[in-house]
Amino acid sequence: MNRYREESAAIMKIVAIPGAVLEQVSVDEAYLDVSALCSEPKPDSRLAETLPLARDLKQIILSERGLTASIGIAANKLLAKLASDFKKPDGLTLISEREKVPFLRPLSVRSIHGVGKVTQEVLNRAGIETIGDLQDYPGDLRALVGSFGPTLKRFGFGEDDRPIDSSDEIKSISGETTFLKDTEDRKQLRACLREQAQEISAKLASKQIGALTVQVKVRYSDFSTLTRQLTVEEPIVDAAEIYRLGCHILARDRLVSRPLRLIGVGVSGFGEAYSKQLNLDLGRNHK
DNA sequence: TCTGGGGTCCTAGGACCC
DNA sequence: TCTGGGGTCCTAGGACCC
Repeated sequence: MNRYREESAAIMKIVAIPGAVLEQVSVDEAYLDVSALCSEPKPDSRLAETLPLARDLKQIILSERGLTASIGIAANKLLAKLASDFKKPDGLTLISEREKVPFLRPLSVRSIHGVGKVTQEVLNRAGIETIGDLQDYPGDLRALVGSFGPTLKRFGFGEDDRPIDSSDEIKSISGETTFLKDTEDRKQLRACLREQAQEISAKLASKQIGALTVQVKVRYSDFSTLTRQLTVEEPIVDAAEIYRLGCHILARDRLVSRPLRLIGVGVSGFGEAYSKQLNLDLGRNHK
């Protein structure tokens, strides 16, 4: 897995061209906003203008890392993602503004970002199977998918105003373990929790942040899953403290009442305000 | 598919305060 | 003592993504 991360970092370095804004979505996916590098005035001309750059990136990734890459070019994230998925693993697809609506029509609603299994079923039941059906749907989508309705409608026409988010701010850190065999052995569970707490603590320390909330997750033999959390006043960084609160939550809510399939612990509630204080604490500890 | 791991966002209820 | 209404925080669950 580390090997994977190193490769990812190397490729992101290639993709992070000056003047462009990069949003890394996962180890193997990123959005690149190159609009600042374009000079053509018309939208579709601007998209076409980026084709040589996309070809260069694919070529460099192949020659320097020995890997193929799929690239999608479009006016927004929704379409760029669909374009890159269109031909894998070595594709280069451009969806122009002029062609986006017909391009979308035959695709399944499932291919839209934010439409998973559940939402797809809801839409299917209303007779909406393709994005074309979605475009033609006369009713109010809010009745089907709640507040996602208006956004879904706009997605259906290839409109998406989600910004590129280049910040690397994180909201939560967690770890979890699924056992080969369900267990309620306290010693094994504690050992597991302790290890997870250590990994989380290391990440917190490396980012110089502290967490105000600790969350424990358990899953039982029947796959039912529970989460319980606790918020404290002082930011936490120490593995021992994460572990202690994790154990406290387990006991408080009697979560180990039957064998566990999975146990996990996570932290959230980070803030700028805590980092300064933490720096002081860390400085003192290191003396 | 008998179901891994690490995330984000949304919703809804309840506590609490004014 | 009962009662409103709004705002915020905490909590839990679920849908979704990669």
